[in-house]
Amino acid sequence: MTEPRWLNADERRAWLALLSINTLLPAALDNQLHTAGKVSLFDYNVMAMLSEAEGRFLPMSQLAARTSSSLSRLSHVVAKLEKRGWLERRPHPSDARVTTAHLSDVGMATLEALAPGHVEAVRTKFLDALTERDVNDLARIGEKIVARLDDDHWILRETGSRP
Amino acid sequence: MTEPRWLNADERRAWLALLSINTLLPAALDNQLHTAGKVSLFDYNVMAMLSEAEGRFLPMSQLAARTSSSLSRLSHVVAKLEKRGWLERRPHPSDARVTTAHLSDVGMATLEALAPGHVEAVRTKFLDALTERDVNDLARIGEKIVARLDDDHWILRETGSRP
DNA sequence: GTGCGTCACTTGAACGCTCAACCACGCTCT
DNA sequence: AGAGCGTGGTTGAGCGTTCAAGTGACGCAC
Repeated sequence: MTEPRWLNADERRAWLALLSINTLLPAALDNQLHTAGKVSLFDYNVMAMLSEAEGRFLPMSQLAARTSSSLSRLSHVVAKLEKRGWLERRPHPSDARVTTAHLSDVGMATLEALAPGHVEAVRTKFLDALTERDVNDLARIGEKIVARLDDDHWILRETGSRP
Repeated sequence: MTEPRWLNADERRAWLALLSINTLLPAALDNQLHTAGKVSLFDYNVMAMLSEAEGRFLPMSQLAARTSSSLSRLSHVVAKLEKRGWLERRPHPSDARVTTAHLSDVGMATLEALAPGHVEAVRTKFLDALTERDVNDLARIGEKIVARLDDDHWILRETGSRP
C-alpha cells in the first residue's frame, strides 16, 4: 500500500472553494426561487429544459440527462409538478415503455414569470463576481470536469444561449 | 420593468457546467465514501475540519462556518456521528451557550482509514481532469465566487489570498 | 438587579432525495 | 413462439435537510 498523494496548496484551495460553492450557490438560488414562487432550483431547471426542447416535451430519460439527475428523482419531481398543473405526462405513441413530460401553458407562463428574477440572481450571486476572462476559463474548466464525470454528457455537445 | 439581461454563450456554458458539477461531483464522492465506510461527503468533511483544528475540537458555530452549513443541519449530523462514537459534544467552560464538538480517537482513526481512498477519489473524479494552470485558475475563480456568496468565509482568510 | 434583545444552539415536523425492488415493454436468439 | 435480457419508468421506505419555533445563557441599558 503506497502513500496517498495528498493535495498541494492550490489543489486544496480549488477543492475547498468548489465544496463551498456547491453548498452556498444552490442555497442562494433556491432561496430566491422559493420566495418568488415556491419552486426549487431543480424544479426550475426541469421546466427550463422542457421549455427549450422542440415541442416543449421530452422523454423522461432525456430530461433526466439534461438535469443530471436520476430517473427516480426526476419521477418524484415530475409527479409533484404535474399535480400543480405545470407539466403533463403522456405515453409515447410508438414505444409504450417511454413516458414524455410536456410543459403545459400554465407551466410555461410560470417559468416566464420566474425567469427574469432567476437570471438576475444568477448574475448577482455568481457571474457578477467574474471578469469576462474568468467566465471563459470557468466554462473551459467546468466542461473538463463534467467530461471526467460523465464523458458523454449532453452539455458537451450543445450550443445554446439562454438560461 | 426592463428587459432582463439573458446569459450569453460563455455565461451559459459556465453556469450549466457548474450546475452539472454540482450534482455529479458530490454524488460520485458520496458514493465512494458510502461504500468505503457508510459516511457521506458532508460527514467526512465535518470530521476532517475537526481533525485539522487545534486540539481537534471546535464550537458548533465555527464548525458550521467551516463546512458552509446551517447550524441546524450540523446539529443533526453531529448528533448522528456522536451516536457512532466518532464525536463528543461538551459544554464550553466559560460560555454556557456554546457547545464544542470534539473528534474522538475512534473518530480520528476512522477518518485516517477513509482519507486515502477519499483523496484518491477527489483526484480521479476531479483534479486529474485539470492541468496545473487549470487548478490555479479554478482556485482563483472559485474564491471570487465564494467571496461573492459570503464575504467573510473562513476559506478567504485561511489561504491569505485577500488584500 | 431587572428587563430585553441577541446569541448559540436544539428540536420536531414537513419535505426532498436515495436506494432497492418492481413492472411492463421491446429485442434477440433459438 | 417463447425465454431471457436490457430498457424506461415508477414506487415506497428510510434517511437527510430545511424551516420555524423554542430554550437557555449572555450582556447591555436603565
